[in-house]
Amino acid sequence: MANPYPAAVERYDADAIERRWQAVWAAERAFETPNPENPATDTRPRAYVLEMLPYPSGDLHMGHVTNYTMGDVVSHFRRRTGFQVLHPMGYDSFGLPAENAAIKTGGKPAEVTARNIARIREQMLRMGWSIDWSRELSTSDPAYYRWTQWIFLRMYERGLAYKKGAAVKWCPQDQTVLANEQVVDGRCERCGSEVEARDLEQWFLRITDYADRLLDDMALLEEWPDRVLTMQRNWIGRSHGAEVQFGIVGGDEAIPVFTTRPDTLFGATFFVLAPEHPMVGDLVAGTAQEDEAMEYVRRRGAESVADRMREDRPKTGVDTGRRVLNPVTNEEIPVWVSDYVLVEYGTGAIMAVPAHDDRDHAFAQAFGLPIRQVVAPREGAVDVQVEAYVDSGDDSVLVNSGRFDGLTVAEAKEAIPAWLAEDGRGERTTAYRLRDWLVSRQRYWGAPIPIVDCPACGLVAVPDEDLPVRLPEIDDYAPKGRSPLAAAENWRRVPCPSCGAEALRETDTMDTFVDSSWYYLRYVSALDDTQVFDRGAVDWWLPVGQYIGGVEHAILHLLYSRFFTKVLYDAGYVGFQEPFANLFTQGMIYKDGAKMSKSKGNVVAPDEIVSRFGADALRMYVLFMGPPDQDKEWSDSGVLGPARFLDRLWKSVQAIAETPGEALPPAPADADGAALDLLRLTHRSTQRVTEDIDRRLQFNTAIAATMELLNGIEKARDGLLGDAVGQQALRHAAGTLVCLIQPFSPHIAEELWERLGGTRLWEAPWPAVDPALLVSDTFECVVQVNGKLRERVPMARGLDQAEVLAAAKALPRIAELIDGKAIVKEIVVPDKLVNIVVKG
RNA sequence: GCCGGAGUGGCGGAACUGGCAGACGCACCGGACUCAAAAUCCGGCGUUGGCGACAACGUGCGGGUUCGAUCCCCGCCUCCGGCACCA
Repeated sequence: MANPYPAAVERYDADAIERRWQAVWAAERAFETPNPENPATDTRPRAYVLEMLPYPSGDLHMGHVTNYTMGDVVSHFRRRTGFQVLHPMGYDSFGLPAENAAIKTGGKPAEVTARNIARIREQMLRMGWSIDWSRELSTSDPAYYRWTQWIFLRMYERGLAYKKGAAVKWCPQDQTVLANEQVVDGRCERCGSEVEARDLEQWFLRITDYADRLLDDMALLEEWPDRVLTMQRNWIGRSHGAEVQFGIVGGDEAIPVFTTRPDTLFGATFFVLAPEHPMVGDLVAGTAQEDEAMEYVRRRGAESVADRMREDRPKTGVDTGRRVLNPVTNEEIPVWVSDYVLVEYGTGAIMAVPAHDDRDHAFAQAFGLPIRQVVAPREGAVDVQVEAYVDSGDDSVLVNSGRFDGLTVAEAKEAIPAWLAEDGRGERTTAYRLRDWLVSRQRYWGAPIPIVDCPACGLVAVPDEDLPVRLPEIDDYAPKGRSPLAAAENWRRVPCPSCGAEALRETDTMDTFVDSSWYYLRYVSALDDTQVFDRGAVDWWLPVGQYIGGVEHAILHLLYSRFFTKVLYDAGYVGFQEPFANLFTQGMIYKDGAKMSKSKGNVVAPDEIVSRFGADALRMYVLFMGPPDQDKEWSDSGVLGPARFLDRLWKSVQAIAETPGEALPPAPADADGAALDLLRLTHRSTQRVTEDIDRRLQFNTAIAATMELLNGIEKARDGLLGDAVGQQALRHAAGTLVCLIQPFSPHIAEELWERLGGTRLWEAPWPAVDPALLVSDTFECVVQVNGKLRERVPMARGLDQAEVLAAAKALPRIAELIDGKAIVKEIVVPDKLVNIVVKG
């Protein structure tokens, strides 16, 4: 690849300076923050700043660099504005890549993982992030997964973890089942293989019990991005409606359906079961349609998940020949089987109202079924034979619906279920798109599920004191359709914890998303081997004050973590219901218009940039590229901007450091002219940087403000070096600038601070803004005529409107423009602008 | 189809509450330094017209509100992300 950088850039010695300060920070344990001794009475301000923990895949990539640098800026800023800061780091180290690498190279997943962690940790240290390394954790460490298992058992006790047979999604490539959340467009989110449906006994977590709270508590998440909340809302998919019973003609049973449109019940002209509906077999048994119907069911079952999810597939189906009774019209309507009804949603059966549902309409047209209108617009007419009429509000009324005729749709949605409920024909209910979370995996490198299967007692929890259930040492990690743990016979055979008889361990391991659903709690007590975490400390630090990570985790990780926190709250282990008070989702970094990836060959390695320009320049550039929440395009030449800035900073501050004085002397009170201008610029810049970090997380504009300050210092420098006041003003400006860039580029800031005469900038207070230096006594008044900018003129602040207007009209150019014309209106915005509206 | 976000110079972007559009940086152009180049420093840089002061136009498109709109409202277009046979 061609070198995109100039051959000889004049540089300060970034490598030496950065390594020097990294050694100082490590030696002084600069960023370790102990838990409070008395959390109950400790009122110190605190900030838990957390970035999503990395999967240690080997090399740090630009996404990590951006993510952790953003968190680091916030951490430094909080530390220097008087907060106790918790800023830990760990590794999401269970998972398939390490296992697959071990299979390929013949090593052990634990060894591969240890190597990768060592490597990524070294790269993190080289970036100079201010992490409390004393709290470092790995989810694959038995000291950690012991507590993952412990939490699983708490869920099991509460009935929130259960095992059942179900049609599940199976990835043939990875040889394991997947959670619904891990299937994207019918494919495995990890490897892209088309997933298959399989009937298997699997472990689930009952996240659906929390669907309402996961939705309703979003009100507490004011500082979360809308898009993330929307994605979670869509994913949970709560629909209010009614469950209605349809009695089988010639039988005693009824089949329930779920509908969001009980108002259209009078228009239900047929009935449809999902092919997998458990009653299909019984219904058709012995009828003329039995063979045809069962053949249809078999064919659907053989289809891939991806095929069934294909959009715009034509409607297919079979008439069972059986009939059910429409509970409001008492008409007999035919029961069909069709794959446009999904077994896993609602009740797996629907009432079909072709006049008012597009899908039912298409089905009715394909099979010549009757279409009956029961809703009409208040004004005008629609032809439901041609197209379904869908309106669910107040603009339509019921027709052909007996005593409900004339009600609005909204009214009928209340009235009809209430009427049905009187004699048990139906009731109001709610349906969700969310399914329970399938957590068992048929792979080796994960936390073993701490359950023993006893022939006498059934499923028995491993006692807490026997945790962790450690992964056994085995030779063959290759997936074979069952967990590799099943081959570890000696490990697997254990006495039943309950009765002592010979029993077998569960051999599936947990989804790695279980590991990462609670790690933010463990940092509080990372080294504690007596409890999962300390209740007092966890309530002191959490909820996380600022969580930062990629939007790709909007549903999986963030929803699961919210679920875990609520479960732990209910069980009395934590005192808060939401884990992350503020969430910030960073944009992705692209190169040549595409996501960086090895296969595309467009990866820019952080290492290369660090060795060429230093960690400080890279840190600054990833933040300077653009708004932190938006996607950004990497530019090889763009990184030169911050690199040059740091070079100029180095030279300028060194020159000023040669004058006598403190690292950050107060602003000289008797400054005027250029010195006063510089002081004002300094305080304006401080104000902007402070607000941009604190209030807006707008690091790109904060950095721009520091660049403007340096430009101002360089312009003023030669003129101010001559006298004492000028030198003090320069030192004040330079010291402030070094303070302001410290969160972004801490190494060079520390070095320059020392050369200016300071020590330990990371502990120095954040520079204060002097309000008196934010304003000057004059301002540049903008003068408009008819809204068009015509003049700019300096004016004293605080003049009254008449004075400002008179001054504006006295300007020769303005006088000329309004001469001989009628003044229609005059607007004066105090200390800002004048607009004179004329006519003629 | 539904939901969310975005559209500003050659490029990344700024303009925070309706008040100077283009901060800051990249690229580019000119100059200084140099035997020369790189680096560095100084200057220029939305488009069109003008030697120039300046003028007209300009924030995806079309309307509207307003003294004044990148910002608010209505109607479109395009792009990105999520959900989607969810009854």
